[in-house]
Amino acid sequence: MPELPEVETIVRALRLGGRDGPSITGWTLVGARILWGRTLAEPSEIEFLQHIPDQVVQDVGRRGKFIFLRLSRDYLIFHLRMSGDLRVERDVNEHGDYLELSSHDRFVITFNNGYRLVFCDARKFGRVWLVDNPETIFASLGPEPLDSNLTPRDLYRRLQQHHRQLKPLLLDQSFLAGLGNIYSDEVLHLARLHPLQPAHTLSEDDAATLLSAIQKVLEEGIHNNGASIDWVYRGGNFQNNFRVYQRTGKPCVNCGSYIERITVGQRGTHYCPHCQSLR
DNA sequence: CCTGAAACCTGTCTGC
DNA sequence: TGCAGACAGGTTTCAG
Repeated sequence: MPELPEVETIVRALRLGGRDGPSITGWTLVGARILWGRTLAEPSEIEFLQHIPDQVVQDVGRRGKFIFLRLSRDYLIFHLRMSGDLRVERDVNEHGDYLELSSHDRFVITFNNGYRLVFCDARKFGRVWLVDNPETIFASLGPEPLDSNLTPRDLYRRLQQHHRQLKPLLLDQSFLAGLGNIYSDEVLHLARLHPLQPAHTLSEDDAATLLSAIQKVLEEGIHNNGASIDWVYRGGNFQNNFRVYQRTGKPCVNCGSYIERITVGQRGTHYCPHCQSLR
Protein backbone atom coordinates (compact mmCIF):
# COMPACT_ATOMS: atom_id res chain seq x y z
CA MET A 1 0.00 0.00 0.00
CA PRO A 2 1.53 2.87 1.46
CA GLU A 3 3.65 5.34 -0.38
CA LEU A 4 4.45 8.83 0.79
CA PRO A 5 0.91 10.30 0.54
CA GLU A 6 -0.71 7.39 2.41
CA VAL A 7 2.01 7.48 5.08
CA GLU A 8 1.67 11.25 5.40
CA THR A 9 -2.10 10.88 5.80
CA ILE A 10 -1.62 8.33 8.58
CA VAL A 11 0.99 10.52 10.30
CA ARG A 12 -1.27 13.57 10.28
CA ALA A 13 -4.11 11.54 11.73
CA LEU A 14 -1.91 10.21 14.54
CA ARG A 15 -0.52 13.66 15.28
CA LEU A 16 -3.70 15.70 15.04
CA GLY A 17 -6.55 13.18 15.03
CA GLY A 18 -8.47 11.90 12.03
CA ARG A 19 -9.13 8.72 10.04
CA ASP A 20 -11.72 7.72 12.67
CA GLY A 21 -9.24 8.01 15.52
CA PRO A 22 -8.03 10.57 18.05
CA SER A 23 -4.60 12.21 18.19
CA ILE A 24 -2.03 10.27 20.22
CA THR A 25 0.21 13.30 20.83
CA GLY A 26 0.94 13.64 24.55
CA TRP A 27 -0.27 10.15 25.42
CA THR A 28 1.68 7.90 27.78
CA LEU A 29 2.63 4.34 26.81
CA VAL A 30 2.11 1.53 29.29
CA GLY A 31 2.88 -1.62 27.32
CA ALA A 32 2.82 -3.58 24.10
CA ARG A 33 1.59 -6.85 22.67
CA ILE A 34 3.47 -8.51 19.83
CA LEU A 35 1.23 -10.91 17.95
CA TRP A 36 3.62 -11.71 15.07
CA GLY A 37 7.14 -11.90 16.43
CA ARG A 38 9.01 -10.90 13.27
CA THR A 39 7.22 -7.54 13.19
CA LEU A 40 9.62 -6.26 15.84
CA ALA A 41 12.91 -5.74 14.00
CA GLU A 42 14.87 -4.16 16.86
CA PRO A 43 15.59 -4.55 19.76
CA SER A 44 14.73 -7.92 21.33
CA GLU A 45 11.21 -8.35 22.62
CA ILE A 46 12.43 -8.38 26.23
CA GLU A 47 14.40 -5.19 25.85
CA PHE A 48 11.57 -3.55 23.94
CA LEU A 49 9.02 -4.26 26.66
CA GLN A 50 11.39 -2.87 29.28
CA HIS A 51 11.85 0.41 27.43
CA ILE A 52 8.23 1.18 26.53
CA PRO A 53 6.47 1.98 29.86
CA ASP A 54 6.03 5.63 30.87
CA GLN A 55 7.36 7.11 27.65
CA VAL A 56 5.26 9.99 26.32
CA VAL A 57 4.49 10.58 22.63
CA GLN A 58 6.10 13.96 21.99
CA ASP A 59 5.43 14.07 18.26
CA VAL A 60 4.58 11.95 15.21
CA GLY A 61 6.49 12.36 11.97
CA ARG A 62 7.47 10.84 8.65
CA ARG A 63 10.74 10.25 6.80
CA GLY A 64 10.25 8.71 3.37
CA LYS A 65 7.79 5.89 3.97
CA PHE A 66 8.79 5.49 7.61
CA ILE A 67 6.49 6.67 10.41
CA PHE A 68 8.16 7.67 13.67
CA LEU A 69 6.84 8.44 17.13
CA ARG A 70 9.25 10.67 19.02
CA LEU A 71 8.99 9.40 22.58
CA SER A 72 10.46 10.76 25.81
CA ARG A 73 13.66 8.76 25.42
CA ASP A 74 13.42 6.72 22.21
CA TYR A 75 11.97 6.71 18.71
CA LEU A 76 9.33 4.12 17.80
CA ILE A 77 9.54 3.63 14.02
CA PHE A 78 7.14 1.81 11.71
CA HIS A 79 7.45 0.71 8.09
CA LEU A 80 4.14 -0.46 6.62
CA ARG A 81 5.66 -2.16 3.56
CA MET A 82 2.97 -3.64 1.30
CA SER A 83 -0.13 -4.02 3.44
CA GLY A 84 0.43 -2.32 6.79
CA ASP A 85 -1.86 0.21 8.43
CA LEU A 86 -2.15 1.86 11.84
CA ARG A 87 -5.31 2.64 13.76
CA VAL A 88 -6.11 4.13 17.17
CA GLU A 89 -9.00 2.65 19.13
CA ARG A 90 -10.22 1.70 22.62
CA ASP A 91 -8.27 -1.17 24.22
CA VAL A 92 -10.77 -1.87 27.01
CA ASN A 93 -14.50 -1.16 27.23
CA GLU A 94 -16.38 0.48 30.11
CA HIS A 95 -16.47 -2.86 31.97
CA GLY A 96 -12.71 -3.26 31.79
CA ASP A 97 -12.88 -6.05 29.17
CA TYR A 98 -10.24 -6.21 26.48
CA LEU A 99 -11.64 -5.50 23.04
CA GLU A 100 -10.91 -8.17 20.43
CA LEU A 101 -8.22 -7.67 17.82
CA SER A 102 -8.61 -8.82 14.23
CA SER A 103 -6.73 -11.73 12.71
CA HIS A 104 -4.39 -9.41 10.76
CA ASP A 105 -3.29 -7.34 13.75
CA ARG A 106 0.42 -7.93 14.39
CA PHE A 107 1.55 -5.42 16.99
CA VAL A 108 -0.17 -3.30 19.64
CA ILE A 109 0.97 -0.39 21.82
CA THR A 110 -1.24 0.38 24.81
CA PHE A 111 -1.68 3.74 26.49
CA ASN A 112 -2.58 4.65 30.05
CA ASN A 113 -5.96 6.08 28.95
CA GLY A 114 -7.53 2.82 27.78
CA TYR A 115 -6.64 3.34 24.11
CA ARG A 116 -4.27 1.39 21.88
CA LEU A 117 -2.34 1.87 18.65
CA VAL A 118 -2.73 -1.21 16.42
CA PHE A 119 -0.40 -2.19 13.60
CA CYS A 120 -2.44 -4.28 11.19
CA ASP A 121 -0.57 -5.99 8.35
CA ALA A 122 -2.08 -8.84 6.33
CA ARG A 123 1.13 -9.77 4.52
CA LYS A 124 3.44 -9.56 7.55
CA PHE A 125 6.12 -7.57 5.70
CA GLY A 126 5.80 -4.53 7.96
CA ARG A 127 8.44 -3.84 10.63
CA VAL A 128 8.83 -1.86 13.87
CA TRP A 129 11.99 -0.52 15.51
CA LEU A 130 12.65 1.12 18.87
CA VAL A 131 15.92 3.06 18.73
CA ASP A 132 17.46 6.01 20.51
CA ASN A 133 18.73 7.57 17.28
CA PRO A 134 16.38 7.43 14.27
CA GLU A 135 19.20 8.27 11.87
CA THR A 136 20.47 4.70 12.27
CA ILE A 137 17.30 3.66 10.42
CA PHE A 138 17.07 6.59 7.99
CA ALA A 139 20.76 6.74 7.07
CA SER A 140 20.43 5.36 3.56
CA LEU A 141 17.40 7.43 2.51
CA GLY A 142 17.63 10.01 -0.24
CA PRO A 143 16.14 13.51 0.01
CA GLU A 144 12.50 14.25 0.78
CA PRO A 145 10.75 15.02 -2.51
CA LEU A 146 8.57 17.72 -0.95
CA ASP A 147 11.45 19.45 0.81
CA SER A 148 11.62 22.99 -0.56
CA ASN A 149 15.42 22.81 -0.29
CA LEU A 150 15.44 20.24 -3.09
CA THR A 151 15.99 22.26 -6.27
CA PRO A 152 15.63 21.24 -9.93
CA ARG A 153 19.39 21.57 -10.22
CA ASP A 154 19.91 19.18 -7.28
CA LEU A 155 17.71 16.61 -9.00
CA TYR A 156 19.50 17.16 -12.30
CA ARG A 157 22.87 16.52 -10.67
CA ARG A 158 21.59 13.37 -9.00
CA LEU A 159 20.12 12.10 -12.29
CA GLN A 160 23.45 12.71 -14.01
CA GLN A 161 25.10 10.31 -11.58
CA HIS A 162 23.03 7.31 -12.67
CA HIS A 163 22.72 5.33 -15.88
CA ARG A 164 19.72 3.41 -14.65
CA GLN A 165 16.23 3.44 -16.11
CA LEU A 166 14.06 6.19 -14.64
CA LYS A 167 11.37 4.01 -13.10
CA PRO A 168 13.63 1.78 -10.99
CA LEU A 169 15.59 4.86 -9.99
CA LEU A 170 12.47 6.64 -8.74
CA LEU A 171 11.60 3.52 -6.74
CA ASP A 172 15.05 3.49 -5.16
CA GLN A 173 14.61 5.03 -1.71
CA SER A 174 18.27 6.04 -1.55
CA PHE A 175 17.74 8.21 -4.64
CA LEU A 176 14.52 9.85 -3.43
CA ALA A 177 12.55 8.87 -0.33
CA GLY A 178 8.85 8.17 -0.61
CA LEU A 179 7.84 7.24 -4.15
CA GLY A 180 6.40 3.78 -4.77
CA ASN A 181 4.98 1.96 -7.76
CA ILE A 182 1.74 3.92 -8.14
CA TYR A 183 3.14 7.40 -7.77
CA SER A 184 6.20 6.67 -9.94
CA ASP A 185 3.96 5.72 -12.86
CA GLU A 186 1.77 8.77 -12.29
CA VAL A 187 4.80 11.07 -12.04
CA LEU A 188 6.43 9.79 -15.24
CA HIS A 189 3.21 10.21 -17.17
CA LEU A 190 2.71 13.76 -15.95
CA ALA A 191 6.35 14.56 -16.81
CA ARG A 192 5.93 12.78 -20.19
CA LEU A 193 9.03 10.70 -19.58
CA HIS A 194 9.41 7.05 -20.57
CA PRO A 195 9.92 4.64 -17.64
CA LEU A 196 12.92 3.09 -19.39
CA GLN A 197 14.62 6.40 -20.25
CA PRO A 198 18.19 6.33 -18.87
CA ALA A 199 18.47 8.85 -16.03
CA HIS A 200 21.64 10.54 -17.23
CA THR A 201 20.09 11.40 -20.62
CA LEU A 202 17.65 13.88 -19.05
CA SER A 203 18.30 17.55 -19.72
CA GLU A 204 18.20 20.17 -17.02
CA ASP A 205 14.74 21.15 -18.30
CA ASP A 206 13.63 17.50 -18.09
CA ALA A 207 14.83 17.39 -14.49
CA ALA A 208 12.84 20.52 -13.66
CA THR A 209 9.74 19.03 -15.30
CA LEU A 210 10.27 15.78 -13.41
CA LEU A 211 10.65 17.51 -10.04
CA SER A 212 7.54 19.57 -10.53
CA ALA A 213 5.60 16.42 -11.58
CA ILE A 214 6.85 14.59 -8.49
CA GLN A 215 5.71 17.38 -6.21
CA LYS A 216 2.41 17.90 -7.97
CA VAL A 217 1.45 14.21 -7.92
CA LEU A 218 2.48 13.73 -4.28
CA GLU A 219 0.60 16.84 -3.18
CA GLU A 220 -2.43 15.69 -5.12
CA GLY A 221 -2.16 12.32 -3.39
CA ILE A 222 -1.92 13.88 0.04
CA HIS A 223 -4.83 16.21 -0.75
CA ASN A 224 -6.90 13.10 -1.53
CA ASN A 225 -5.71 11.29 1.64
CA GLY A 226 -3.83 8.75 -0.47
CA ALA A 227 -5.14 5.94 -2.65
CA SER A 228 -7.29 3.00 -1.52
CA ILE A 229 -7.06 -0.07 -3.74
CA ASP A 230 -8.52 -3.52 -3.18
CA TRP A 231 -8.83 -4.27 0.51
CA VAL A 232 -5.67 -2.39 1.52
CA TYR A 233 -5.67 1.07 3.08
CA ARG A 234 -8.82 3.01 3.85
CA GLY A 235 -10.23 6.43 3.37
CA GLY A 236 -8.17 7.61 0.39
CA ASN A 237 -9.62 8.91 -2.87
CA PHE A 238 -6.59 9.31 -5.12
CA GLN A 239 -7.44 6.06 -6.94
CA ASN A 240 -10.15 8.07 -8.69
CA ASN A 241 -7.52 10.41 -10.14
CA PHE A 242 -5.12 7.84 -11.62
CA ARG A 243 -3.85 8.86 -15.06
CA VAL A 244 -2.12 5.58 -15.92
CA TYR A 245 -1.89 3.24 -12.92
CA GLN A 246 -4.17 0.21 -13.47
CA ARG A 247 -5.57 1.87 -16.60
CA THR A 248 -4.10 -0.61 -19.09
CA GLY A 249 -6.00 -0.46 -22.40
CA LYS A 250 -7.86 2.69 -21.43
CA PRO A 251 -7.38 6.00 -23.24
CA CYS A 252 -4.64 8.38 -22.19
CA VAL A 253 -6.14 11.53 -20.67
CA ASN A 254 -3.83 13.63 -22.85
CA CYS A 255 -3.94 12.04 -26.29
CA GLY A 256 -6.41 9.14 -26.26
CA SER A 257 -3.78 6.51 -27.06
CA TYR A 258 -4.20 3.28 -25.14
CA ILE A 259 -2.26 2.94 -21.90
CA GLU A 260 0.19 0.04 -21.97
CA ARG A 261 1.49 -2.16 -19.20
CA ILE A 262 5.03 -3.51 -19.17
CA THR A 263 7.17 -5.05 -16.45
CA VAL A 264 10.16 -3.02 -15.29
CA GLY A 265 12.34 -4.31 -12.49
CA GLN A 266 9.68 -6.88 -11.55
CA ARG A 267 7.07 -4.14 -11.13
CA GLY A 268 3.98 -3.56 -13.24
CA THR A 269 4.50 -0.29 -15.09
CA HIS A 270 1.81 1.72 -16.84
CA TYR A 271 2.51 4.41 -19.42
CA CYS A 272 1.26 6.10 -22.57
CA PRO A 273 3.35 5.01 -25.57
CA HIS A 274 2.53 8.26 -27.38
CA CYS A 275 3.05 10.87 -24.64
CA GLN A 276 6.00 9.07 -23.03
CA SER A 277 8.32 8.26 -25.91
CA LEU A 278 11.76 6.79 -25.37
CA ARG A 279 14.36 9.25 -26.62
C1' DC B 1 27.33 -0.07 -11.30
C1' DC B 2 23.25 -2.28 -13.09
C1' DT B 3 19.69 -5.93 -13.84
C1' DG B 4 16.99 -9.79 -12.73
C1' DA B 5 15.38 -13.26 -9.70
C1' DA B 6 14.03 -14.84 -5.36
C1' DA B 7 12.50 -14.38 -0.73
C1' DC B 8 9.50 -12.63 2.84
C1' DC B 9 3.70 -13.36 3.30
C1' DT B 10 -1.52 -13.45 2.66
C1' DG B 11 -5.56 -12.19 0.14
C1' DT B 12 -8.09 -11.56 -4.09
C1' DC B 13 -9.30 -12.29 -8.64
C1' DT B 14 -9.42 -14.86 -13.13
C1' DG B 15 -9.86 -18.65 -15.89
C1' DC B 16 -10.38 -23.46 -16.64
C1' DT C 1 -17.83 -25.17 -6.84
C1' DG C 2 -12.95 -25.99 -6.74
C1' DC C 3 -8.43 -25.14 -7.68
C1' DA C 4 -4.12 -23.50 -9.83
C1' DG C 5 -1.90 -19.46 -11.09
C1' DA C 6 -1.14 -14.64 -11.42
C1' DC C 7 -0.85 -10.53 -9.16
C1' DA C 8 -0.56 -6.94 -5.33
C1' DG C 9 1.08 -0.35 -2.57
C1' DG C 10 7.98 -2.72 -0.53
C1' DT C 11 12.56 -3.96 0.53
C1' DT C 12 16.63 -6.91 0.91
C1' DT C 13 19.88 -10.12 -0.74
C1' DC C 14 22.34 -12.59 -4.03
C1' DA C 15 23.99 -14.12 -8.67
C1' DG C 16 25.74 -12.69 -13.04
